[in-house]
Amino acid sequence: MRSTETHDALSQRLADSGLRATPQREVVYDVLLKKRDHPTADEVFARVKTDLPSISLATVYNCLETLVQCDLVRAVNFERGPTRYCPNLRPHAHFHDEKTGRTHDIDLPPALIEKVKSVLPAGYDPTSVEIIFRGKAAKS
Amino acid sequence: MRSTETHDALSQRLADSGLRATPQREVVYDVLLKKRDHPTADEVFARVKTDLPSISLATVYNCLETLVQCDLVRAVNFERGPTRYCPNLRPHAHFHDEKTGRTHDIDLPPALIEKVKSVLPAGYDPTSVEIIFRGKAAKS
DNA sequence: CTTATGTTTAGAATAGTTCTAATTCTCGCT
DNA sequence: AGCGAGAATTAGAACTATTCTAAACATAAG
Repeated sequence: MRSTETHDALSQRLADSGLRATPQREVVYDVLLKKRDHPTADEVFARVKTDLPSISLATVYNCLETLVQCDLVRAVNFERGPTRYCPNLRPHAHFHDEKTGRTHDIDLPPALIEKVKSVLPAGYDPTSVEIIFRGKAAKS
Repeated sequence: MRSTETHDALSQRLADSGLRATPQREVVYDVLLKKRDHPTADEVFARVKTDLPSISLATVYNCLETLVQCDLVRAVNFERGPTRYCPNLRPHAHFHDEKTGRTHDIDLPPALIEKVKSVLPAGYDPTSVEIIFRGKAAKS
């Protein structure tokens, strides 16, 4: 099920940071890649358990945090809801459907990101821009 | 200290929603207007207590929620940190300074907001767009 | 005045996450 | 193969921000 490329990407990134590729980290990452519906830590926990029934929730949190640190995964927050995780590495915004609660990725052209950054007064030096839409999404 | 206009704006908005202008709500709103540094509920609680020493934290949460419902105040969230409150009603983004932890308002021209919305595929109908910058802000 | 409704309050409860300290694993060395 | 050091995992306790609960209080309308 797991492709060699993504598996290698994972161990590569981990190695770059002096970390090990453990079964827990691999399965957590696979789960995110397999169903890209912005799951919460609890949801990841539930999915990972089918492969690794003895994993603990703390480990899921640890693995997710590690993947975020390695820039393989993005953490997304809406209001005060639980953090959601997203393996999409392309620059993108999130559309939060208020009816269904689902989150959709919206690709952002580099030119738009530049345009948005250009509203900043002199002296502001952004390392990241996050854009969140809320409303009613296409049925998709 | 409190201007009659903002006081009236408050009671007007509350009345529109069938709510009452209580001392607690007035003081909470005044506190937000007086120091616009995006305080947390705890910070608002501390400030309000100098005027109203017997107010409870639950009431501060209630009042803040009421003000948000009446569109007099915006709630802002960064990652998993505590919600911050902002009485700036103009369309604006937030710049979160990672060094100082401070939040700066960045006015957004309507044309930019439109431009950003225009990246949405057909069928997406946004009721709001939120933009958050992170990085190093001007000393200001 | 009295009633109905809105509001405040203290404290308990909750959700999501992080911490702690003990255990287990794995790599590099012999 | 065996051993020690550091890395990773684990269960459960602890923590933080927030919401809930139920009782007390205030107030506008009749």
